[in-house]
Amino acid sequence: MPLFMSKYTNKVDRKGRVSVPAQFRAALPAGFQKSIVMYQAVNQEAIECCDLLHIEKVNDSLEGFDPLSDEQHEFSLALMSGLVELTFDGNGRIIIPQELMEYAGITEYATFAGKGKTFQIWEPEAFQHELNKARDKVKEKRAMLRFRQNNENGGKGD
Amino acid sequence: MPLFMSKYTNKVDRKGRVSVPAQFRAALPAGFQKSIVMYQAVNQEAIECCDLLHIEKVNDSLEGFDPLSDEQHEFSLALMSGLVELTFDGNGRIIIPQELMEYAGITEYATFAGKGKTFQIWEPEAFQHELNKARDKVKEKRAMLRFRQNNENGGKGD
DNA sequence: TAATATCCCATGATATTCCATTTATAGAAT
DNA sequence: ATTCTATAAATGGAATATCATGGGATATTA
Repeated sequence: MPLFMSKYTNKVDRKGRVSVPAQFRAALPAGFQKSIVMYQAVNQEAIECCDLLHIEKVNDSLEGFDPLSDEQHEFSLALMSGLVELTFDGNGRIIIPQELMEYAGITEYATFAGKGKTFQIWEPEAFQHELNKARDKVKEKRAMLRFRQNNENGGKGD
Repeated sequence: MPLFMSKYTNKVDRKGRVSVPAQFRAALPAGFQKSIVMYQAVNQEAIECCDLLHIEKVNDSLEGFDPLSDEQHEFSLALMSGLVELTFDGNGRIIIPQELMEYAGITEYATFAGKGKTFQIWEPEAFQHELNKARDKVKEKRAMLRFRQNNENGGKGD
């Protein structure tokens, strides 16, 4: 299972093109390496990205609810209508739509940050701030994570 | 399960390459011997290293959180974006990213120190200092342990 | 026919691969 | 123990490949 990890900061050229880090392209599932899907991150001024397979799975799980409640209809509409699929050019670059660029405040450089099954694109300084914030919170709650891990592995006695 | 133990100091050549000790490479789990994953150690000026399998487990446990919660997003971003996966060249060497080299203060030589399930990479002198500190703490604790044992047996006069 | 997007190729920087040499390690023989 | 020998590991450098980036040319479309 390939994961998106690390962070890379790439230049947005004057035509609006950015290279998606080769590592991230390589981490896309087989058969889904031609494009990525992106949308506005919730509660963060960043662009959330994943592969098309991931979206298909999310959609399947939404349709699993039968019948769909009004809420679920609204939710899936809001989610799916906000998605953009971008295919790479021959050199692994994409052109991020203006709306998303503005949402994330990206101009000259874009920071690609791994999140496991997804990754995000940030304006570099904004990312640094977010990272500091997030790290503080992680330090606070690290104990909780350790507790869960120990429970999964260690508690398996019987 | 093989463990990372002992310590080795290797040279960083002018291209930034360092050999990962053969013993450490051999201790990587089967199927995960092509690379290691590293990140800034918390509360220490050192690089923390483990195998990719270890990371996949951590990521799985992260996904255990509510996928829509702010917490889950912050955790994954903070942890995963800070990771770097490095694959070995034909001779078992890696190139440590500049940012991590600077964080640990490594220039000419790097000390690999086993920690059991993980290992660390230090600037040699910094490691020596850390080791002295750690040994002092062990002494303290051992004294405390002896004290307890004596207290438990003590009344019985063996 | 502007304006925009796509394709193609060039380039410098960096990373990877490959091979040669040196150094360290382990075991056998003295 | 000490020396010798065979093997493995670490180190160095040159050749090669990959990647991010830039720009021109071609296609699309409004």
